[in-house]
Order: sequence, then C-alpha cells, then structure tokens
Amino acid sequence: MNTDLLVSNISKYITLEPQEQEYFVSLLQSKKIRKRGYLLQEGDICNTSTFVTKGCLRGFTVDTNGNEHILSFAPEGWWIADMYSYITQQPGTQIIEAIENTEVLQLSKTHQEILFQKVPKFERFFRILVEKSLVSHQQRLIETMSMSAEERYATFQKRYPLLEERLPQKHIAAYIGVTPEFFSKMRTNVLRKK
Amino acid sequence: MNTDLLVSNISKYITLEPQEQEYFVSLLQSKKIRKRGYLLQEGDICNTSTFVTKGCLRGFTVDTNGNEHILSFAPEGWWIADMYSYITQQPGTQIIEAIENTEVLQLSKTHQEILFQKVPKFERFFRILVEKSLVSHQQRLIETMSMSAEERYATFQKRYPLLEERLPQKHIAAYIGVTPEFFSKMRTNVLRKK
DNA sequence: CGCGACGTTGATTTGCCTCAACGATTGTGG
DNA sequence: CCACAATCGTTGAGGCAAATCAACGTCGCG
Repeated sequence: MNTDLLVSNISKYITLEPQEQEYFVSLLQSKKIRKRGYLLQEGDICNTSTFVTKGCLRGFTVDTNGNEHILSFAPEGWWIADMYSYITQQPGTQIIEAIENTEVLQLSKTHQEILFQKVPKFERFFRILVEKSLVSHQQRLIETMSMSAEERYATFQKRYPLLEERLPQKHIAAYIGVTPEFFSKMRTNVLRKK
Repeated sequence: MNTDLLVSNISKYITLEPQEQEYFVSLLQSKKIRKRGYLLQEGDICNTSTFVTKGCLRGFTVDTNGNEHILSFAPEGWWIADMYSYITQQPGTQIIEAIENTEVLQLSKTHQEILFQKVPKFERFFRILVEKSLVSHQQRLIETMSMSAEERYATFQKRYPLLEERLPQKHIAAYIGVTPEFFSKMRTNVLRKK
C-alpha cells in the first residue's frame, strides 16, 4: 500500500508519533479503479473520503438537461468526496469517475470518527483540509460570476498547468462551465491571438 | 454581551463544561456596526471570525468592471469572514458591510488558536462549521453553472424565505448573479405567471 | 474494418447585459 | 419643514457572449 504521499501530505499540518501514523494507516483501504470506472454513482451515499495516489478522478453532477458539470478533479495527492452526502449521509448527486487508471486510499466515515476520538489531532488536519477546499470553492464561485469564459480558462491554465495537458478538452469545458463546442471555438481564438 | 445565541449554536455540535463556556466567552469581543458601515474593506487582512447576534451583514467582492458579487449574507446566528484572508493572513478581496444596524461577536485568529490549544473540542466545532459552509458553496457553484437565473431565484426564495423579505432587490440580484435591471424584469415575469 | 468518442466548424437562437430615461421613495442639509 | 439630492426599482431598445443544433473529419480501439 503506497501511503508515503498521504503521510507526507498530513505531516505538513500535524506531527504524528510513529504509532499514531501506523494506526492511521491501519484504517485505510486501498483500491484500484480502471479508466471510466465509477467510485460513486448518483444517488449513492458517500461514506468514504478518497485520497488519490496514482491516476486522476473527477467529481461531477448531471443537470436536468443532461449536461455535466465538474466540481473537482483529483489527481495524485488530492482528496475527493461528495461532501454533502458524506456529511449528511443522505443520497448525493455527485458522480466520481476515473479519468485514468487510478489507485486510491480510502478512509471510511466510521473510521474517521474513531480516528478523531483516538487521535484528536486529526480533527485539526481535516479542519485545515476543508478550510482550503472552502477557499478554493469561494474563489471559483466568484470567478464564475464575474469572469468571461475566456478569462476563466486562462485562470484554469495558470492554476493547473499540469492538469491541462492531461485532460480531454470536454472535461476542462465542463469544469469552467461552457459547452465543448464553445470551448473549442474559444481555444482557436486564444491561439490565433498569440 | 449577548452570547446566548452563539452558545446555544455551539452546543448543538459540542458539549461544553461551564468553565469552558466561560473561558470561550471571555475571548470574544462585541461590536456594533451601523447600516452601511464596514467591518472589512478590500485589501484588509481579515483576522477575526464574526458571529452576528443582531442585524445583517453581507460579504462581497467588486470585479474589474465595478460590479458587486455577494458571497454570503450573514443575518442573526450566522458566521462570516473572508476565509481566504483569514487563513492565509494575506490581504483579501472581500468587503464586509452592514445591511442593517448590526451587532456582532468577534473571535480573533490569535484567540482562536489559543482556544484550540486549551479546549481542543473547538477544533471539532469549527471543522463542522467549515464543512457546512463548504457544502453550501459547492451547491451554489453547481447551481450557478447549471441553472437559469429564474431557477436560481426560485431556489434562493425557497432556501431563505426570511431573507428575501428583508433584503433590497439589488442585493438578491448580486447574490444570484444577475444585474438589478434583469432581476427586475425577471421578477415581473415570475409574478405575471402566477 | 467499422464503430463510437472526440474535436471542429458554421448557422441560428437566446438569455442576459448595457445604456439610457424615468418615477417613487428616502434621507439630509439649509 | 421644505427642497433637493441620492438611492432604488422599472421599462425599453439594442447588443453580445454563449448555447443549440447539425454536419463532418479524425482518431483509437474492439
């Protein structure tokens, strides 16, 4: 089980005794998902947090017109979950799908609660994690409300240069909030300008 | 100092010993802001979390065209802060302004850190608080990407029926992400339908 | 090879914005 | 207490960014 990335990730925010680290790792479950495979489907109750060690996932919803909207990408080193469903333990609306062959480590909600009791430091870690996620969602909300599609694309490129190379265009379109057709036209415009 | 609302709010998520409660309250500072007064200006570093006990605040940004976009309203019982600035302690982009004459309780970031050390339970409380905020921002992001202005307005009405009566139209427009003019036209349409 | 997924391009439509003008209400200084 | 300004919402004309619909080329893959 490849826990190095995750452990070094955590160590940035809290310092763990060796036995705490060991205990934490013992609560994890590893899993592989093949490209186009689902980790969570619409209507499922999300009862794990997922950390990606290899590959890339996407979390998205499908609206009433059948259009997809991507809430987040999760390449190596990122966490993903349908937070609404995870917190409320109600059926969620998100779908989590593998964009590439992907390997993950999962912490179930029950194990997380036990972990909080036994090693309260982890409350801190996850608080910080959620705070960071909140900030990025706030910024994105402002951006979707105040920027043109072209500006949103430029921001995306600057923020995630590595992701851009790796993802099919339609996913980037679904992330910044335009149709694939418009995204294509926009891109040729941007290239022509340069 | 009117701490009842805040304390009962906290008690929903963690249980406090009397002396813990007392200690927590001792860290708070109360403040009054007059209608149209600012609690935070663009470029300020946000170093307090604010809990509203009376009145109503709004947190918003101004884009390059001078248009306002409201990130959140905070009536009685709600927390507000520029999370980006609060976490990074960098100058932020949000403005927090009083819509009505407002009374708040504030917890400084330094006091919050001390509180976390002395009463670690509060890590849990604020984690839960941030989680809820994250969920609502995620939903709103999806809504802005997938719904028409009219649907977003209907959602707003359903979700915050009390706020709708209380707020000037232009603020609701800036929250759901349309111009005041368009909002007005939309409203007459909606009314005509019924 | 043939099929499905992906990206491209064009014609047309539409949701929402911009700008401008105008009442109604609120508030404020003389 | 009045006069005048500022704020707020309304309405209309025109414009633009992005969606929709449709057709087509290309690639990777069973």
